[in-house]
Amino acid sequence: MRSHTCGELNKSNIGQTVVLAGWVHRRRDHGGIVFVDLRDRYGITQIKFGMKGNTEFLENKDELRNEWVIKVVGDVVSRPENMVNLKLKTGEIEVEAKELAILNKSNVLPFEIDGEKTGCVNENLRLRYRFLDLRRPEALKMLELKDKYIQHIRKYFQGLNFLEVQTPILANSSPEGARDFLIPSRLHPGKFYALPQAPQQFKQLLMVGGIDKYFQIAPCFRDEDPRMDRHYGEFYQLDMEMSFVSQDDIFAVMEPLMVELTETFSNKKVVGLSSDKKFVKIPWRESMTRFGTDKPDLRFEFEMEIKGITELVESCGFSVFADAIKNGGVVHALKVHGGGSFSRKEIEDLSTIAKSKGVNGLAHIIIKENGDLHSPILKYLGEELGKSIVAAVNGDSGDIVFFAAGNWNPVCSSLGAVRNECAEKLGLKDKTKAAWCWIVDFPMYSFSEIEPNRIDFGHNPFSMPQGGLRSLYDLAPLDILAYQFDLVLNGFEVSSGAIRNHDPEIMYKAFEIAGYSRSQVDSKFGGLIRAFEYGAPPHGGNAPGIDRILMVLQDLESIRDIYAFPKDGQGRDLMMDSPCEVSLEQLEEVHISISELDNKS
RNA sequence: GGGGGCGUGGUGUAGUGGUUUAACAUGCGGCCCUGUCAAGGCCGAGACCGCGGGUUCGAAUCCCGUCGCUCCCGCCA
Repeated sequence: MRSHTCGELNKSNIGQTVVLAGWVHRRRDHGGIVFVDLRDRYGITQIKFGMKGNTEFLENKDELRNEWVIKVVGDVVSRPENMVNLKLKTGEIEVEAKELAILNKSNVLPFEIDGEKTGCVNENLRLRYRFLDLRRPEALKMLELKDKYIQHIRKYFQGLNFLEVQTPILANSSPEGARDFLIPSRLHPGKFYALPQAPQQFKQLLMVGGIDKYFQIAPCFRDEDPRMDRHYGEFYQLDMEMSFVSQDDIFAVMEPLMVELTETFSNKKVVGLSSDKKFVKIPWRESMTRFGTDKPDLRFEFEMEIKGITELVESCGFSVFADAIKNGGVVHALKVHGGGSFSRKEIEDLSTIAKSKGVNGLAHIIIKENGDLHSPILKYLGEELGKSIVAAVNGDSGDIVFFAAGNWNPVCSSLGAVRNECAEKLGLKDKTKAAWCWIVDFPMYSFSEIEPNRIDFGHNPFSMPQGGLRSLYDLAPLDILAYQFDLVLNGFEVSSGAIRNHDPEIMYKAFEIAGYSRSQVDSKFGGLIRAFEYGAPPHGGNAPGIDRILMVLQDLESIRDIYAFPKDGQGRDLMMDSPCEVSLEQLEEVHISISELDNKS
């Protein structure tokens, strides 16, 4: 239909007769002469209508409107020297139209595709007309970028002799983790498939099957509320697993790829590598203490750091601190470099953030420019203790030091949230930096958040406990660490992985500690356990969320911008109108009846 | 489930300490124009200011309720 695209004609084509097809991007009507910018995926070419001798199609050209699809036959001619448009790849030439065919007209657009003219259009409107939204150059750029990104990842793993294997989409409901999407079975009344939250069990079974290097760009389905970095319902993981490896072997495969992706798909520089050029590894407990989170943003590692000062203030005159410690709690201090200028309102807001994470309040000391300390709690602490606290956190004039007291966990996460907010305020989230790190040594168990004092898995029940079976017997559950790790980029958790537990005996014992009987384990994970009884190799792997990584690398406001057809903030597809009701017949076929709807229309 | 923010022509915004013909840009329709490239000029249509109620002589503006959108917390082994 077309001889060329709209992005390729140049001086060397002058004199040729060409056929172009595309969308009317803009029309400039000068009466006797009409210019049309014809657009396709490859670029824009200026079409010139109405020069003398070519009048038989004038009727058509006058009715052309934005976003109509047309085909033009014409001659490539050079533009007058002073009319060259350097902004276009094709700006040295134009096509003098001889024939015009209108292939499809367009209604008046619900919003302007030409983003230069108005600001950012309401996202829901854009999503309803996503096919128009995709015509925006930024959308095209994103799709192209993502295509290259996926290719890069595939090439990397293929180069290392990994095998890409596809795993089932109709899988089983998993008892742990996020809410499942359920699929009713027609052939088996009352039974359900579930969409996989991750191919976790399948990839471990592949290891047992002898596929010692597996990867997959795998769709994962979880029915949890969306966030800016969490797309509703479905997202993609670079799922990988290897046999006969240690944690460091996995890191050695992942790190070069992450560096390549950073360098190829962002304008960021990788910062903060350890002396051997590898990503720093921070034990979970240390990360919680120093940064107040298990996904620390290390772009401002030194501007603000948290220190335990429990011993310093153990017997101080400030009862909030002293009592907290007496009750088995801790006191941590966060120094914020340059935070001395925070207003009273700002400090109050930070205190609200801290309280939302479970502490009763947020004390502070301001270090004035002349070195004087300013604080409502100084009269209880005394000048001398105040000074030694400030010294302990390397406080300098112009800084502010925040304090939280109470149980270790809320103290850590409160100051972590305050640290994050201060970094935002002080502009420390430097977009030119990519700070990668591994968080390692996650605890195998923690107290359940639902039932107090019940021991539950901290992270992933399939992880190998450090020290194996012996530590399950010898150590207190809360002291057992797992070969479990996360990958973190600029404060975002972008991957989770582990050396797996491939030994049925250790598996049963590990579950027993979390309160699961042997038969419960058999009924929930029978397939996997059975496989481990037939020569399972030691194995481990991880699964980076590739959409989230690209979002962080590209500094996007929302992970929705990464997808061609994203769900909206409430999990709907506004263009396809899903989810939607189905017919009674369809429901009966899968043996489902709707009991009642809360809000009848 | 809880908290914050927003809702004004098709689109993006202004107006929000009470008195306006509800403004601007862009888009849309018409006319003029042979060198533009975010073309330009003239004319025109288009919003009962999300919805309902209240306070007032008077409400886009203040109050209450409601709906919608959005971000955050809970949740995401």
